[in-house]
Amino acid sequence: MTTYHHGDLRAAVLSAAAKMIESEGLPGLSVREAARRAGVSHAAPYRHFQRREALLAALAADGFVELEKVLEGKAGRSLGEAYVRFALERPQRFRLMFASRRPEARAGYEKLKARLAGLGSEVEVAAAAAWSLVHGLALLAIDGHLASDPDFLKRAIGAVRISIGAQRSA
Amino acid sequence: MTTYHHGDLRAAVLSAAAKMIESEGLPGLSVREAARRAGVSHAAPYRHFQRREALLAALAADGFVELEKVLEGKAGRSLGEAYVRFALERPQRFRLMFASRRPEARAGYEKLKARLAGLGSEVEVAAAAAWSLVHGLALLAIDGHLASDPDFLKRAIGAVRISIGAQRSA
DNA sequence: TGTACATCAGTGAACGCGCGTTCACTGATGTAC
DNA sequence: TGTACATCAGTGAACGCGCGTTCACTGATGTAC
Repeated sequence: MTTYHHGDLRAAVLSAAAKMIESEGLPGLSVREAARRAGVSHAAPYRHFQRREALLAALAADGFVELEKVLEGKAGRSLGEAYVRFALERPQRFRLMFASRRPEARAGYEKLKARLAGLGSEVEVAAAAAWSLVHGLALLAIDGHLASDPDFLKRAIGAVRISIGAQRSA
Repeated sequence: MTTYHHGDLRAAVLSAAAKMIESEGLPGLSVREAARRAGVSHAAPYRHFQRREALLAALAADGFVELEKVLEGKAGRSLGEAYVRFALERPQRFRLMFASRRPEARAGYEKLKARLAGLGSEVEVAAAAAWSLVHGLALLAIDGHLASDPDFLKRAIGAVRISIGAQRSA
């Protein structure tokens, strides 16, 4: 019986899982290996997560919380840059966040969506375009199809204007 | 011994695999099940693909060929729209194409990259922005974070102007 | 046209593997008196 | 402060599973003469 203070094993498993998903990808993330890395038996995580999926959902939910922190107080292009930077720092987690359909991650996701409306304008189409730009930039850079140095990404974001009819916004 | 004409089993396995990846995702695509669906024994595909990875690479390579066909003769915004449409029609394959690092898919990928330069302008940064826009749009729509009706996507693409300094391009 | 033979696509048994999940258990910790 | 007991986090054996891959084989097809 390894000793963990209250709630610590949950955190240790999550942290191990976060590392695993980055180094091995989603299919390489197993409950058993996460337990091993947290130094407990393979069944111990089931005390904290009903099933593998629940672990993934927790990982996604945490991701949204972290992203929220990163975006806090930012707007417009600098928000966009922070978004891309976040994705590049934890690419697999970023992917998981948007693939997960579980309710645990829902709240964080909705919060993000609301915040991103401010990226473009109050008009839905413009917001979608702005989000798409930074999301696509993030994923192409993650996969190595684009340069991922901050300056290049900044210039790419800076090159874009989003317009609604004749108006222009961020 | 099921009867297939020369080269047909290869095609049948690929086609089964293509369906599986869309319905079950990448981890749900197994050589054994693809063989089953093609109506042959689980070991038969190994006549045509050295290993599972080789099957995936072939799937990606085929994807680039199909994408090339779809984009042929198009440019600017209508090329962007076709790109997004392609992704929405075979989302998992689309993902696989950009995740694969195998040489088999390399040629198709390079061709795509060259073609996409024409989406923005000859300036690298503008091309990256344009590609990111359509790529992000595709993935957000795939995952259901954005509306995916053609009109909405068209308007989102249409709302964007990409500028280099004072100039403007597609 | 007929026979002998090589080729090679597909078979099915077998291997070893790691996984998710369950379950009866142990032993540490905290509470009640 | 000391004892009795409940709680519950973590253990380790066990389950069944599907997988990737190998291998000796079979049997159909095509070529050479």
